[in-house]
Amino acid sequence: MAKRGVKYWLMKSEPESYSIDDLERDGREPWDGIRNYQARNFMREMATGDLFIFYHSSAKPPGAAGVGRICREAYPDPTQFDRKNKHYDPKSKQDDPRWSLVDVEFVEKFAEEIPLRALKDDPVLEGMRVTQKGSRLSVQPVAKHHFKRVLKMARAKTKVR
DNA sequence: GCCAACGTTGGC
DNA sequence: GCCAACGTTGGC
Repeated sequence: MAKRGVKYWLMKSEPESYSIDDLERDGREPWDGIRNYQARNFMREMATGDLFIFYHSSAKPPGAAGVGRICREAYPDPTQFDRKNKHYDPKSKQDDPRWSLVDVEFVEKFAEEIPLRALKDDPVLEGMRVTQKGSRLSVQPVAKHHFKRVLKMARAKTKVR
């Protein structure tokens, strides 16, 4: 099978429920609870080795907090069958699971978070989904040049001595 | 806390 | 298939 190149993504999480620090501590984590078809479909396109921007949503301020990597490709999200779970979906069937997830691993935490405001103000990032008004999608593809640009902005904030 | 921008659900 | 009602996301 032909190997495709690395693809780039952005995944949102509210730091109060799961932050880049949590991922750094855990090392690896199933990205469960996604209940949006578009977001799910993007997760199903992900391959091991793909990189993503870990984005802190509903934070003060919201912004890009670090980088993670996909370490296991899409499989059924167990929380959809767990009655006790917040994300339980009574309509999902064991033999035809509706929701998927991927496992992710920690890559880096930015020295300083890049606020959404700064992402919006950067002309290179024009067209990046997360900078667009009303963009609610919690899993989204990122163009390579946008991904590299965000990393460069993060590096610029790192004091080199 | 407000509210815009969606996505989903269900009646018809 | 339409669309109103409702729920959620997420910036501000």
